[in-house]
Amino acid sequence: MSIDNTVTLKEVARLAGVSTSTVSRYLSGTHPVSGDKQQAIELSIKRLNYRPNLVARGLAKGRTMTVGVLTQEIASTYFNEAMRGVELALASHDYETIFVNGHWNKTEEERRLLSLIGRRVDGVILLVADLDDEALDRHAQSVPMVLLGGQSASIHVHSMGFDHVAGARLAVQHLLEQGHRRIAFIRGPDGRQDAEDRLRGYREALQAAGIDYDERLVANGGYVEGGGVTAMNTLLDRGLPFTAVFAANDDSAYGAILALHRRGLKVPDDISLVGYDDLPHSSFTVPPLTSVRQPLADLSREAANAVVALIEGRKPPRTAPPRVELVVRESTRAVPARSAARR
Amino acid sequence: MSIDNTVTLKEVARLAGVSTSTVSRYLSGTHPVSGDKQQAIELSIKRLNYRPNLVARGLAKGRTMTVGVLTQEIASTYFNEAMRGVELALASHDYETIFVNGHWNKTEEERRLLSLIGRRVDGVILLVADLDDEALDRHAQSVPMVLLGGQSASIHVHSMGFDHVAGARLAVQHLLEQGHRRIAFIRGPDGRQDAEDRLRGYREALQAAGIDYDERLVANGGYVEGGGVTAMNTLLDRGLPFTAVFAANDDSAYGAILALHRRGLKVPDDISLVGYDDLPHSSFTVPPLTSVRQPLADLSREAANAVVALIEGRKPPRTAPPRVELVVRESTRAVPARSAARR
DNA sequence: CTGTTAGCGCGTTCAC
DNA sequence: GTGAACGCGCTAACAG
Repeated sequence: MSIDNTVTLKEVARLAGVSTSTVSRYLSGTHPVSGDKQQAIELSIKRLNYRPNLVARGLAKGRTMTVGVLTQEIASTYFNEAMRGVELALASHDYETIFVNGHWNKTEEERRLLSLIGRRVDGVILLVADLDDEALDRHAQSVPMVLLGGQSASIHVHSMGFDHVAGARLAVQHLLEQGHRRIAFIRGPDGRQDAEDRLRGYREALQAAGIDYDERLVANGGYVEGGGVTAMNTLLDRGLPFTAVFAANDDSAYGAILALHRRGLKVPDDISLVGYDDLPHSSFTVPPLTSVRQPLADLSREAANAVVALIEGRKPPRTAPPRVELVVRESTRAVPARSAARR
Repeated sequence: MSIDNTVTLKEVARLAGVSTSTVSRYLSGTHPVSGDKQQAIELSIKRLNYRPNLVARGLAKGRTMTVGVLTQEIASTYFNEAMRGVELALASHDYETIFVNGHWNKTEEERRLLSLIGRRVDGVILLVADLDDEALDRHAQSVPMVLLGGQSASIHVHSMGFDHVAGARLAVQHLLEQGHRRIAFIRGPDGRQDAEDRLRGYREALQAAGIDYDERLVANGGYVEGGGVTAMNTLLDRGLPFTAVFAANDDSAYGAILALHRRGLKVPDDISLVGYDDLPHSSFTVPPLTSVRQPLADLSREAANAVVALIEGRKPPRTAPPRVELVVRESTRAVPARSAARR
């Protein structure tokens, strides 16, 4: 059952009665080829059903015309938009895209990165790296590398960070404008930079409004739905009043909605809720979720252009800092007269 | 900025004072190498920070030790479980996995498949192919191929279909057992085999219960959330009474919940709802969604084992047909005394 | 325009 | 055990 369908350039050339170089030149279009030979070659290719061996080509050219994208959880809607954007932009530069999983695991991530490098991809795009700066810097010396959604100190990696602090501030300000003063926060995992940034934005917005930070109003949702449930319950159990909740990402916000529902509390009638990331599903929750949106489509396109620039030896243009925005839907409303969250 | 970090086997050999063959043998472990040379080689590799060129190795060996996985929408939670399962099982066989997108588009899908083949992956796993049998058959002659979630007539492709008919029957039977008789159906896209199968299961279950099929109780949700909203509205607008809805997939079920909510109808108090696929999120909807679950983890493991078998020239074991199951959560309940869906 | 000659980096005979 | 030589399939530099 092993397949041996290996038609090579040489066979195509022989059938067409020309040399391999001529076929090669015809294929790449780098040099003109006489009309009659073109026809012969074309015919020969068709008859043999020839497909160039990209591995051999890669070896010979030293370039593979593919860039590797390292994501954390490949099947997560979080990066949906980003992955599409990258793939599309890369295709317009004639680069192919292959995806690999990091699984939020340093070891695994480095292994996959090394694999991409060993595979001689021409460039690498990291979608939110878990690796430390030292490792990034080391590997960035082996391959053009851009980091999307992070900030590396290494001068070798072109990083395009998101402004999570500003985004979080936006969310909290919205709540503040609605008259909320007691705003709880469901934070993301410890140690993750973006999680810390979003916490900081929360605190800054509070402070700017003259509200003291109260850590009893903060619980960890770990960025996942189950964590959102737990965090919401924790918050409620602590018995402190609050009229609004800011969840550090949409997934934990979904969990929060469910937890609230189980307690007979309604969003937004009893509690206002804001998420972060604006996942596609957030338009369809009950009620549709107000969320902070990052312009991932734009950013990923820029990331793609940046790797291509790096690959071609140019320096990627410094991009304007992405402007996050708040998508207001139906999970927030002005603070009710009688506060409902005393539990 | 172009990188030239190319340490080759030859340089490692020279530094170690041995021949390239010896280094190669040491690396592959195919032949014994004397102790002192081992050390020298090891040291040399470390000092030079050598990484084998997988492209060259692939050319020389004729195998790349990687299998390509073609999914439709890489960033969809639908295949989350399947992708993880495949990746894991493949890794245990020392194969790497690379993912590419088909985007539910025949042309794009074929292009990516050809790319994988050109890249000389050792095998290919198709996660629900959109391609027709003829194309599948043609390409399966170029590379070992297994199709997960579909049924190909080609003898060259090892296909592992899902039993959507049985799954749909399960869902409807559950509703029937709860006393529902007027059961609406939000179907999937026209022409997709799995969508037709699920429709058939719906009809069969109805028929077995002696209930006439009424096409006015069926609307197309296109497998997407927005479609679920529309379909639910259509159903409601038609004015026919029904007490339960079976949505052909979870995404459209999510949309249905929202549409119901907008009309002031509650799940499951007014309308019972069953989904299909059991996406991770279905545990966290309001209310948590009863859904049909396919054992994707098991299936994907088997798919991985099957490609490996094909690659190694063995014939993959015939696997027992996967048993779908119903995960009962909180979106269904016994039919209420007063039917609420007269709108 | 086109054929010939060299590699790309590595694995694998084949002799020793 | 180990080195030399050859080849994987293709591109590129060199002469026509």
